[in-house]
Amino acid sequence: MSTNAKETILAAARKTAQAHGYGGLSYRDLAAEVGIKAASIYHHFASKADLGAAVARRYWEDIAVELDAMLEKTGDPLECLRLYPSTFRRSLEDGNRLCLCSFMSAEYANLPETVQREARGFADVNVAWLAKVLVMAGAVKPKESEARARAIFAAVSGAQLYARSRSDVAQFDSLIESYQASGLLPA
Amino acid sequence: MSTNAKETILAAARKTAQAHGYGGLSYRDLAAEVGIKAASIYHHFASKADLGAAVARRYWEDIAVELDAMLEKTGDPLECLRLYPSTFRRSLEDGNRLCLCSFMSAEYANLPETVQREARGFADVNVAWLAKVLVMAGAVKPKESEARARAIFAAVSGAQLYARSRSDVAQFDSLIESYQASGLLPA
DNA sequence: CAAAACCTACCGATCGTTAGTTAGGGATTG
DNA sequence: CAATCCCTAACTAACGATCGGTAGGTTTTG
Repeated sequence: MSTNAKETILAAARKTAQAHGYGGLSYRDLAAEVGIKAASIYHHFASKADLGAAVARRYWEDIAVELDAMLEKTGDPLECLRLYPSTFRRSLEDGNRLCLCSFMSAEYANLPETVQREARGFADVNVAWLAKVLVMAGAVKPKESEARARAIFAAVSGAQLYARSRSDVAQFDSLIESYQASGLLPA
Repeated sequence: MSTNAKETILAAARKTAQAHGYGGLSYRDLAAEVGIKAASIYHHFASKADLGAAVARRYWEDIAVELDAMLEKTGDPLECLRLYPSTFRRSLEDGNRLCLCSFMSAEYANLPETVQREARGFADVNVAWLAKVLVMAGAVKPKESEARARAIFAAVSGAQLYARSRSDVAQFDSLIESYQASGLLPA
């Protein structure tokens, strides 16, 4: 666990934070999961704020790569918009977990500034990608793409939050269908 | 502070929980705010779980009254649908606070069962009212009213969450407008 | 006077964090 | 070649603070 210990910690912290939030991150629990002692985490991250910021940053870096890969692979912006909610769906399937950004938005007032910034970064990445894809798909006028992108992101986040409180992925699917039926998402 | 101490505690706990969540509720801080000592809270609530459940229950009881009053006062279902997001807006204006139900949905995995149930109650009240008003307004077919009501509730919750992470109520307004423009909410 | 409301003084657990130490591998140097 | 040095990555042990909660006494009040 020497060379990739930092990565192991990051991954474990992300999973925990998606289930219990930044406040639910415990050095002792996290260390136990990784197989080291709590104090050893300080060798890799100077503070909990640093760890939280690193987790959030990696989170939006990963989604940025994933979204761009989706667009390149399908080459179809409309198909991308149909697939977009599936990344949120996967979190729910994986232990009823939440988008890290949503959890941190809820916890916003409890977060160190550096963590707040990285949490916002996730939303920014999603909105920018959605706006681009919406324009490519010709779904909205370019001038309205940013606003529509934000609306889609916020609505999908809300759907995930609602489904989580029911521990029921089917509720998420149903909400996405309603978004499509009402015209918020292209059908 | 004798006869209404319980109510004072409930109100203070609600405000704190909307800003810092159930996990952010501290008996010591709460007591200090109310003007008594931490141990004295146990005279009114047997445990933190009981307090949390009482806060959440009162929360959806209050919104149920408020929504029905709105409908009775305006007598106009379409106007009600236009006004609906304003209750969420008010939380943001009041110290960038979140809907208690949204915060608890995020914290869901950390909550005692009794608190989870009451948190769900808030969503149920909102969805039931929205479904009723949507039908009255003739905005959707009765069969689709529940699904659409859930979609609106989830989307508005998500909008509040997004706006909170920007500490910017204008973002909330903009999102609601996008919901209206796209057809999710009646224009 | 009795009940309700509140108090002081704790308990054990957990929190993030710090100090100081150890084991081992790679590089430097006599 | 061998001894020395330094670095990484982990460790043990504890710190002060805070947490929810409890026991039992005191004050306020109908």
